[in-house]
Amino acid sequence: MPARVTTLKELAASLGLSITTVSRALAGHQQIALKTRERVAQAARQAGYVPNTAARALVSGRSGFVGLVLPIRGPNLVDSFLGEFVTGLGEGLVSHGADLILATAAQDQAEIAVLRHVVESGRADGVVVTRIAEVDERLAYLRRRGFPFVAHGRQLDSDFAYNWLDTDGAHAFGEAFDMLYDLGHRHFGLVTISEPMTFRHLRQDGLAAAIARRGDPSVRLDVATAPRFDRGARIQAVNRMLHGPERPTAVVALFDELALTVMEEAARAGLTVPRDLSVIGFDNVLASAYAPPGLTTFDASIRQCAREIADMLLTVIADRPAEPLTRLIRPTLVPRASHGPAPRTRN
Amino acid sequence: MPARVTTLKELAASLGLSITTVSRALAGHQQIALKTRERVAQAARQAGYVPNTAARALVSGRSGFVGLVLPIRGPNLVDSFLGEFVTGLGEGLVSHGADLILATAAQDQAEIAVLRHVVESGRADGVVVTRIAEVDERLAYLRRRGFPFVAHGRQLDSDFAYNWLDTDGAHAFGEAFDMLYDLGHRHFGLVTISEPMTFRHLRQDGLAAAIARRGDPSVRLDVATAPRFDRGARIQAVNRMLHGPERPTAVVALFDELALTVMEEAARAGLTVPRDLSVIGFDNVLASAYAPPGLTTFDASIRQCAREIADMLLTVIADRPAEPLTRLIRPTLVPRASHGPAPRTRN
DNA sequence: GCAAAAATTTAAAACGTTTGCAATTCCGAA
DNA sequence: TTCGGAATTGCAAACGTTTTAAATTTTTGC
Repeated sequence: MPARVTTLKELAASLGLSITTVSRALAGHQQIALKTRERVAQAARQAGYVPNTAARALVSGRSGFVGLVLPIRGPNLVDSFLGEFVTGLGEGLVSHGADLILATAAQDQAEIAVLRHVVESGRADGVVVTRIAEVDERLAYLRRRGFPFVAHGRQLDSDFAYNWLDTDGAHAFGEAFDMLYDLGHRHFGLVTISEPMTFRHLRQDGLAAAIARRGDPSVRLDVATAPRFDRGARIQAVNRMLHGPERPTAVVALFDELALTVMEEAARAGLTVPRDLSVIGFDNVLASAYAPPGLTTFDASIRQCAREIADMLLTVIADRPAEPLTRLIRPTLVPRASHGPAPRTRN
Repeated sequence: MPARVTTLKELAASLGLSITTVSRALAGHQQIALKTRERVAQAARQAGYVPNTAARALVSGRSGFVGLVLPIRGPNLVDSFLGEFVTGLGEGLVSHGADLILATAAQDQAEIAVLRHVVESGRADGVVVTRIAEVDERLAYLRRRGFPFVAHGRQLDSDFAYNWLDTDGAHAFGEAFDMLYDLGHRHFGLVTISEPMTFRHLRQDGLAAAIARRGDPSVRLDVATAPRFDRGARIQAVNRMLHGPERPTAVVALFDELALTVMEEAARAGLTVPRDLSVIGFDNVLASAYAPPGLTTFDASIRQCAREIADMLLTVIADRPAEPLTRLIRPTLVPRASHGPAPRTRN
């Protein structure tokens, strides 16, 4: 391996040129003679020259990084999409030569403090924020700072515009209802969470809208609510729904983990899915394919979304478009075996 | 919100001090009067001053980042532990004020090229490398460069020492064998992959060693091998094993995805797990809890391992210890319902 | 063959921080 | 007061790059 040249100064010296010329040649400036540019490029390649990131960032004011504050959910709980999400981001960034910074909040530290630090230390040229709450202080902060960002998800009734990409949960839940209605179901259950997340709101609205659209007064909807991360409470809520005086014939869950709980509790109660009960989830987590009889759900193609988010963010960083960029992605139905015709007789 | 001060110069000016003094005061140097230090700290906090990362990195030669080259497996395949792994790394790094850089290899780009770039551009002070092959050029490169790194996994018969943390797969597979043997099993199956990964080697060795240790000549072991990512070939290999003249009563799979395939194919063949066939996996992926009847497997607590890897790496970066750091982590058995006593009669 | 224009190259400043060394201030002792 | 030394503060260089403005070389037109 040839001796590595670490700085522009060394490279320039070895070529008998000035630092300026070498810098410009590597950047491909037209004003440098083509012959020189080629000579420099060749020498740089051969010497294994790689420009120093810090120096470049210092003078240009751009770090070439995009930031993501790691969403940590709990000591034993990791965001199930994190892997797909960062992979998608990485894929989207790499074609533009950008890299991803993952900043983590310490235990006692608020996520927004980490975000602040990332933004204000110049570590990143832009950030992506995930898991948007109905009213999210992070978005307000970023907007105030005028810092480039793209949100994965939306605020509710935002009083300002911003760049976002979201999954069309409302449409999916409407689609789920329509499918189940056409299979004869009239008594529905909805398993949801108590936290104020926008996606909860939108999905529920989508379901309600579909019901209203149908205009059938015989349609009935029961709702079971539990805190997002409280497994015990969730099981209780599901069981209240399954063992009420009249049981829904079809249950729609806000996301797969809730749907899997429904299937487990249904099995425990001696119910057969989908003969006695149809269940539909949302997210298409790995387990939904393996949990018997196979959960019908929606796939939001997180990786692809993340790739688009990366593209959007790089556009925002480079062009600062006047109009905010927004994308609504329609999730695809993954039909498996947990849904079917409504049972003939109520028990 | 008060006007934000972005540079040391501004902060110094507002205090009527020199840049030097302010810099030293913030760094907590004793030579600066205590009163001054407090005054500066107070002003910095109030003004929301955050030092510029690039400038600091340039002068100190340290970026404060740790690098990870994103392991991308394929267009639709994401390393299932990636989320846990980066979360653990983040947790380990945050207490030392370090952040994580995720660099991604473009489609046609070798992972080592990305690694090179990360190392040589000064983006990171150290890197962690995962999925170590039996002979891994990345380790050789990093060693040649004298660049701080910690490997998650080991080379086979390495001719140099380095820092690593690995899961004790050999021990786990021995434990699995002993447990199954004590349940009466004598005819074993091993489902494995054809790729030269160290973990394959070690786990197989652990199994073989346990068999030898037992010294029972009636023990028999069938091996089914398929390429790691070829689902079709995997299913074929499993079926050959299940439909051979004599079928094993217990199957140990190199990792959960293989074990789940075994369970699926066993169900398809009308076999009941664990009555007719015991199955044990490795990894404890989410689906292993949901796949009926629940897969007995081993948990390597990836997140905790990643946290330790972060600690190790930070130690290596700071202290450059003469002796390499190594940690062997024993995975814990997660007993579920896919293993049981050997069937009385062979069919 | 010469001046002007075009093409190419370079010197020097700047980015925001840390740090070796020098300068200043402060204090008590003479 | 004045001096010495300790305590405190500040100047200026350095890190490796990009960029403005200027200098140099080459080419062109007559």
